[in-house]
Amino acid sequence: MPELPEVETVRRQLKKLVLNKPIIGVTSNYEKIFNGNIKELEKVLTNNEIIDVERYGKYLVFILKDNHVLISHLRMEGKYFVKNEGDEINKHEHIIFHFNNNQNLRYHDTRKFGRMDLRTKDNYLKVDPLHKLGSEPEFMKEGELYNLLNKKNVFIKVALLDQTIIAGLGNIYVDEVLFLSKIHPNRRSNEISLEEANLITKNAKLVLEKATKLGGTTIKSFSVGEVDGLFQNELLIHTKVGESCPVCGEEIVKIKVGGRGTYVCNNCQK
DNA sequence: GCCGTCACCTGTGGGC
DNA sequence: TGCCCACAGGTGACGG
Repeated sequence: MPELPEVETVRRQLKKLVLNKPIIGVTSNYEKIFNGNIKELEKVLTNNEIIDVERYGKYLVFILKDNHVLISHLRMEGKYFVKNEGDEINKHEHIIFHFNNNQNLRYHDTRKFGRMDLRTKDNYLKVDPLHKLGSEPEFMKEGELYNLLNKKNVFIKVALLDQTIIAGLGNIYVDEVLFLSKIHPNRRSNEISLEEANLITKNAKLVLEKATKLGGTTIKSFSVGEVDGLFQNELLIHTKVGESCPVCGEEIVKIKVGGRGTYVCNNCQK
């Protein structure tokens, strides 16, 4: 589901709702969400507190009061809700953090794709899964993307979805970035010029910034509580099959690239 | 080691 | 209406 702007929106909401509240227990009804023994998660979190929430690419990181961090990836449909103890448990609420104030933080995931990892503060950025992450567009240096794209021979769309190359983009924003950059998603990554790579970086930064300001994109839903993003109103190409290209008027078509639904203007994007 | 495909899950919407 | 199939905002495993 969520790409960088959505995860950032969730992070900001969580920071308002869950910091510095003693956790008195954790319950789970689908243990595969946690990579490891759920008993260990329960043991570490009990009598602990979340003191900060960070984000790296699409990963959320709960910084705990002791020496641990809990890394959470929402994948396609993960969501967090804060509810009261005793509120009915939805069948898609898989991990529940019980606070001592009668509130819960509940991890909800319809498709059960999301994953959590426990790491320690001394090295969590240097080990799996965060150590492989590429730079976010905001922090990319001139020429950095070009050098990485040149080492690969895949569709440019596939390369931009690869979080080890560039962190934060997903299917929606890659379509938007390639449209703004006038680059066809079927181009090979190692045929992208330095100028084009820099343009992609610049547009990725712009799109992510704007989407984050608007609270992300809500096509189906994502939320902490019921916060919806507004960027879907700003989409230029993604989901617009059959509509006219906002630049040239040509019909927008939907194709498959790397198995992903991809929206493209064949006239503008070369 | 690189690249393409499929599996992981459940829900929804379109076509018949 | 009901059934079946394709598809959904992500990633990792596997095989060629």
